[in-house]
Amino acid sequence: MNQEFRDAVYQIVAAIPAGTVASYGQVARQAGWPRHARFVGRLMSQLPKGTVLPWHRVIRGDGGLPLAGTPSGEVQLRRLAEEGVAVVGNRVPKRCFWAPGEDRRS
DNA sequence: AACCTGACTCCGA
DNA sequence: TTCGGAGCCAGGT
Repeated sequence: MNQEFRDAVYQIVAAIPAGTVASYGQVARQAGWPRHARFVGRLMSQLPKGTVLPWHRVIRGDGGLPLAGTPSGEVQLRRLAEEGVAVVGNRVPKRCFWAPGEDRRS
């Protein structure tokens, strides 16, 4: 992968305000790579455990937690709740989604 | 080079 | 609203 993409994703993720979340596709698009949602996911999976990035704010497009059922998922859930994100049944209301001036579907 | 896999997304039933 | 299948891009085997 290009360093630019990695850096871009880092920037985007780091720019997600506390109390809000963003989907992989959202991050990918903001990074300038519209169809690279999976790539973002892969990047997240490759993040060092000591990363400073708020990766817990990055979730699926439908608000579901991809790591639900895993230790990391528990941590993610805990951190989100800690930041004020309402997680219901491993699901986050779309209202909590980060909106950098974009809109999904009509 | 071909095939498989994935922290995804969208469309249709 | 929930479930299932196809589409997508890149990397790994």
